[in-house]
Amino acid sequence: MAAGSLISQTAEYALRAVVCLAQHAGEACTTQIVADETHLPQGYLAKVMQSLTRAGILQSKRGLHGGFTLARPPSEISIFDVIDAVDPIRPYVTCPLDFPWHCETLCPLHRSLDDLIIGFIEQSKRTTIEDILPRDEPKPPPRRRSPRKALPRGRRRASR
Amino acid sequence: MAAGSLISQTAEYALRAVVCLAQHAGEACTTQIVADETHLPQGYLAKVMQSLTRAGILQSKRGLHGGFTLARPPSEISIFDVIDAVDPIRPYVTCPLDFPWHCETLCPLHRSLDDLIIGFIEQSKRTTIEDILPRDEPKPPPRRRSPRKALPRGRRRASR
DNA sequence: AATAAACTGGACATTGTTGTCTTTTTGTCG
DNA sequence: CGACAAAAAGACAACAATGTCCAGTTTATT
Repeated sequence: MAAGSLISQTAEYALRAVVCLAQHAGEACTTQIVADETHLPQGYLAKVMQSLTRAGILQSKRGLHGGFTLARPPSEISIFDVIDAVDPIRPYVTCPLDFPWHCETLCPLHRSLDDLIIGFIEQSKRTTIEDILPRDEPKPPPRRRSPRKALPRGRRRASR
Repeated sequence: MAAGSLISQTAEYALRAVVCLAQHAGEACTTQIVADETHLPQGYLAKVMQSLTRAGILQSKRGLHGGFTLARPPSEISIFDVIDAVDPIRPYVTCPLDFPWHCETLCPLHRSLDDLIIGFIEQSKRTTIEDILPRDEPKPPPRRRSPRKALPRGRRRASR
């Protein structure tokens, strides 16, 4: 009933974190650093990174000078891997209608939804973290005063 | 962090309801009837149908012999229309990172996510309600005793 | 060994989604 | 007109997602 964007907030956070770590290739980053660079709530991010670690996408090292690193090179981590780690997306295997006679073959509705989901999954498996690394380092650009239509910033919340 | 399936429960309900109404071509159905046939909670379904009505997908008629009908033929209602009515999916127009310098051009991450979303939207626009009408009417089939592996019915809720 | 830095895990708060219920409004029929 | 059937609207409950906080554990350094 509210605005959505297919993937959960948590999955978005996970992706930002992984991209951030990829940019620091090799060196361990603390949640604090990642939180600062990605503008994410530090506490919650810690949990997300824990999930990513348990899923084998990150490696964690405790203690002084510890932190997180990618467990594999960015080219071997897909967007799907990251989303799936924190917010698993599953095709319909059975029709969620509890008609038992729908269980063997999906009804057309859920077959179509399944196709949508599978399409999403396939495409997200094709894109790797390497593909989405920013070219230019993320530093505040020289403040150039270009004429710009002020984009409405407020959360559009149409009352309908 | 829990199991998801791209579209919200509410959107799923909306689709089931619209399909149900399409099967009753023309005749007004009460929420009670739709709830019974789709196995959805009657009270909540009423709200979902209200949303669909406000979005112009359904027409409602109050009073005795009232109910809901499709506002357009099934071939002119896409899956996207229905999902969008209850749970709007929007591409990223600005980078959700609050770095102002990300606002003009999306960063690669959000450009990729945007592509995923757009792919989903496009495909869901291509599929209409007519496409997903069940061929055979949804009646309990003659109870034939086919050997069948009892599918686990319980809600998988992995504790991780 | 002591200390400080970092992840881990759990309790809790807040908010959004899903679901229920009751009252009000609108329309039909006798 | 009166009775009734239905949607509309709103209050509220239950539960899951999101976010905060703190105590516990591990590790490098001194």
